[in-house]
Amino acid sequence: IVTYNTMLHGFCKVGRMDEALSLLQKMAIAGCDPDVITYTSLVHAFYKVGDLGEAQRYIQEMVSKGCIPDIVTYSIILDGLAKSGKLHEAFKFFRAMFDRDSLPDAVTWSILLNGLCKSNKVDEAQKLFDEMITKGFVPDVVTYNIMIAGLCKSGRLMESLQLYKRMTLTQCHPNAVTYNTLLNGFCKEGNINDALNLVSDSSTKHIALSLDSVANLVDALRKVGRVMEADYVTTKTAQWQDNPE
RNA sequence: UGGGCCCUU
Repeated sequence: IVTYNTMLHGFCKVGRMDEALSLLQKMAIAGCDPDVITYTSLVHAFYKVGDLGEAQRYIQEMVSKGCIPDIVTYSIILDGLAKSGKLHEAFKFFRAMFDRDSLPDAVTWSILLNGLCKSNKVDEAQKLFDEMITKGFVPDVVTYNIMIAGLCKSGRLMESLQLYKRMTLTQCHPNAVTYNTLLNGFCKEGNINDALNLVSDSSTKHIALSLDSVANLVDALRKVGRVMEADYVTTKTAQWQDNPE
């Protein structure tokens, strides 16, 4: 079953759903019953290619065969709902999880927070984030990244910086996505000095920034005539790429 | 062996 699931996931990952489904047939012929992971992979892949109908179909097939969806399955369903504009439905589903067997985990919370942030509902996202903490769930780096991105997107740069600082005080360390998010947000708003501070933070922590984000910042610097700093950042980041330590 | 974040416009 592990071998089949690994292969199936391989097909799903590259969107070759026809081949994934024929593998599902082969499993049946071989007498190998699909399990929760098989179905969850399929559902995820169908959501990703935008085929909500097929996703729904395999959720039903899973349940009808007595295969119990778990927290991963639920999270994928929630993400599918949130990303297809059905936030309200996603929340109903989410709230129902508390009354059922499976509690959400950090990923589940993050999916909903992301849905709110992407719909420009950062205030609601902040409330949900507070609720998450009040209820004793622990945000991870992705949860923080989502909130930081939401705050940046609505131009609330100082609040995003505060959250960044808050996360550095916890056991949750910023990663490359954290810095890319902040850098892009700050450059977009023209706050180049804070962006530069973040670059030096990231180098202190030995975190390699994405080339896109660096190019973005260098562009912003050149546009306001700070050519020497632009060159300096270019040189420095090139060095970190070659010799990260 | 399966789930969430930046960039992928």
